[in-house]
Amino acid sequence: MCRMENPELPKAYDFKSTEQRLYAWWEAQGYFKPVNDPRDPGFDPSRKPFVISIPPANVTGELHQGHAMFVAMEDLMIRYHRMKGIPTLWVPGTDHAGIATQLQVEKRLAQEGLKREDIGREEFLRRTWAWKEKYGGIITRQIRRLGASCDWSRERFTLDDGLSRAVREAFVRLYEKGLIYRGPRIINWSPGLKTAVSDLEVEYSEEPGTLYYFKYRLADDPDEFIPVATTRPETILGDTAVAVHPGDPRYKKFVGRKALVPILNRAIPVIEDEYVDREFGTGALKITPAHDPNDYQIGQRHNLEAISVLDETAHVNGNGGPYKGLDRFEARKKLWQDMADAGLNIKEQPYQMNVPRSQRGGEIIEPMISTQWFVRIKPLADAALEAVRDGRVRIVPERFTKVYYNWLENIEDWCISRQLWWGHRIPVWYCKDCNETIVSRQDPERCPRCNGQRLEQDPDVLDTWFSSGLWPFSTLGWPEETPDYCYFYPTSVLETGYDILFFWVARMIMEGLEFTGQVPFDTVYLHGLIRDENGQKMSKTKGNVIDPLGVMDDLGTDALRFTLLVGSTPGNDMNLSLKKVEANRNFANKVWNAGRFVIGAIGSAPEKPQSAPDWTLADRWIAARLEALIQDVERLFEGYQYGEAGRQIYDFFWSEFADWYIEIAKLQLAQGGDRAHYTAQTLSRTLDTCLRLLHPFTPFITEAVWGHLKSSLLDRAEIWTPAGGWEEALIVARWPEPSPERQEDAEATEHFSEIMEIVRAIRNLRTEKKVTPGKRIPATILGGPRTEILRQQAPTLAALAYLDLSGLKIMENLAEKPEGQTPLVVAGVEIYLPMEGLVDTQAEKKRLVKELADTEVQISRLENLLNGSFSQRAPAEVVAKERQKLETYQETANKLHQQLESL
RNA sequence: GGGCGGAUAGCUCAGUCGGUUAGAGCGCAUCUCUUACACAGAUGAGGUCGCAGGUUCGAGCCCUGUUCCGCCCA
Repeated sequence: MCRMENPELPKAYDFKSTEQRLYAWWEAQGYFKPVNDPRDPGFDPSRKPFVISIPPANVTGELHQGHAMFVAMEDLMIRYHRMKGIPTLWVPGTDHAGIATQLQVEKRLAQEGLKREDIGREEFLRRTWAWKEKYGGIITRQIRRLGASCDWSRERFTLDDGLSRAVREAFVRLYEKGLIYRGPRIINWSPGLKTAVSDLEVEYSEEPGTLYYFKYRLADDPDEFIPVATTRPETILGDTAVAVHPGDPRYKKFVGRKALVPILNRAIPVIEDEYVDREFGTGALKITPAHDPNDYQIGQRHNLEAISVLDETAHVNGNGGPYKGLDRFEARKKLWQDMADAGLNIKEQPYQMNVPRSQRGGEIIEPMISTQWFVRIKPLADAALEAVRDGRVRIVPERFTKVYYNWLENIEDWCISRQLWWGHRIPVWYCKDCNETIVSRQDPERCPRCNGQRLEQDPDVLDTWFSSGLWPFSTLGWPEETPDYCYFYPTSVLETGYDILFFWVARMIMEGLEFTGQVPFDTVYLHGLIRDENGQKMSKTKGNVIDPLGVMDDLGTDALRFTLLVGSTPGNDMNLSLKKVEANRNFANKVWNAGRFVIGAIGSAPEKPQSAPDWTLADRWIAARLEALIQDVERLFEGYQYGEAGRQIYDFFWSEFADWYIEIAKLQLAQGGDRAHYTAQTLSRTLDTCLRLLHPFTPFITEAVWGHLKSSLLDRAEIWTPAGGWEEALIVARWPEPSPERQEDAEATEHFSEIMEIVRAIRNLRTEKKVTPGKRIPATILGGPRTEILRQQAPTLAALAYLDLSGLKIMENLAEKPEGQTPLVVAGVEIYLPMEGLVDTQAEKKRLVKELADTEVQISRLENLLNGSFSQRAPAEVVAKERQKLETYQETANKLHQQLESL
């Protein structure tokens, strides 16, 4: 046989030398740009594009597995659609991540002993932009390393001029429609960051605390009191009522009277409200409208005063009397002590409380009354609900629609102002002369009412998510009706983690409908979170972070991507371990080596055939299996079952193509002539198709191998060229389509399965009898009705089962069974193998008896099945299949009987 | 309190028209340096599919109940 080695291709796949080179090449060739670009001449607006907006990463952030996951997923979808010839656009970009970025810069300042107030807003922003310039490229470079085929020429950043314009437009429109208002309201306040945060940015954690019981004395009778329990005594300073349940006989007599706030001795009313839980604590509730959201509601109902007792750093303010200046926790301690001294305390009891903590940094959030900007969200939410209900937006997996409904149905107005400096400044100015509020798309120079020039802009910036919500259309040029916006909007799929369904996805749908009148995408695909191999959340403090960059360095990008894609199911969390990535690195190596083999085979086979193809059983089998694979993958992709599709390709490639077909191909190639020619063709066609199917999963290795395959075939005869010719690169190569004209070759599949069974049975017996693979042994096979096929497959059988071909006798039957040989029955075929030394008749008998027993179990099982109502009720196809099985078992049983007799 | 997800081999997980002997990777055992690949090949051991009922000719999959773990919302 000719040389199979290909000196240019190393034995192991070297991803390091490949990935960067290929990525640079793809990008330079412009493959990431859409075909049918509205910016190009000859643009056809009637072609429907496939578009994804990338979830914008924090501009100064660093890559984590969440990024790796969404990039892998979205790149898969993008590459798939691109290969289908659809105009495909993936818009990349980053967001300014207000709080996170500002914190980084403040941390830097702190090292110089400075606070942001020390250097002023302008200087602070200058430094933050400098920070962004310095670190802003890191995350996008890392996203490139993952192989992301997004159109970098369309990259956007939320603070770009265009996107800033979009934010202003959105704000002003909402304001003009009366959907934005400013006012004092209870909000979540972050004392450390000194800003308001939205409801979503607060997490509640169960923590051990104390329930403090104390006396609320009545103003008109110092001997009477209402027992009250609270977890936060310091808020007593801001109490403006004591509430009891209307139906509670214990406290009926107090209602309508006044109680005295401990220490401060302020007289407050005792009120009735259904909200009070009679079972909780003492059944009487202190009401602090300024520092508790539920109390705030009650306060609204009863027209109670809201007294703020904490300032923006959560220290007691002037309303706290003697406690002024104390931190909230010090105040708690001191007040409780003073109350004890005054004889007001009843008891303390350990209590599991729900502590609101900042999603960022974890400090305890303080509910406070503060003047902020809000979006009146109900109308937007209703529209967003409707869009999913009527199917204009589909959420995958479907179960998340319920979560989506539930959130939007119970939504509260959205606090959008932040007391930060880094972000989109609220486009509102106040006239210092006449107090006019000016809301404007352009910076105003004069007050439109009094013509005064003393204007001051609102100091606050907008929640980063306010701008992210505009992302799918602001990145395409909105509010301008740009060619990109007109063609690519609405986008197709929004792919992201389910953890930001509310933060981002719902808000995009709301804002998209409000501003563009259209849903921003028709499908939402949600992936799960990546955890460590024990299902723990990855975190730096736990030290269980698997850094994607390290993984790519060690095992390759393809291995990481394939692991994330194939190891996860939609919407479910996935546990990542390096073991899995390693296994997939091995798969990449398998692909590489199979490629090397195929390319070598092509080189050794005759370029042109002498006559029409005469396909072998193996050729027909692999072609049938490949066709089935193409169809399965298509079906799975359509159902967003990317993981399952990947597994199927993996299994086909490794367990069928590499383990069986390639092994047989070696024999067929050795025959030379047309056989070798057509075998090489089947090899190259199968490899080519697999590489195409695999490319969205593992873009680098497939592009690399495909490139080698192509160059080995390019200067060959026409017959080697795939239908439609060679594309420039795999990334833009045609996606394999199912071919309906291809007959389902059930016969080949069935016959080949029998061959596999026979081979396995012989190998099994050999291993059992400790016959090493190096030792060729003769065999006698009695094929019955399968004799003809078995004769054709004799060389295959011999090679795969390590038989001595010259000693392999295949006949229909034999009156005299071979003496002293080990008998074997599989798929109704009898096999006799001469084993080393003397045959242990007793042992053989035992083995045969056991096999016969197993077979008879199956026979009676199937007989029972077929005699029951199964054969009437089940579909004929299914019944036929079982009947066929029964026949084979019966054949096997007969043969086993004969063998037992002859022993 | 409401909702959702998970529970399948020692470990991590697939199994999306219900089809009758439940799969993979890793790990384990035995063997093999057979020129595509030791990042490999061959063979094997290993599972009452959380539990209890039900529907069905047939249930890991559908229905009801239940236990444990996790998440989201309040």
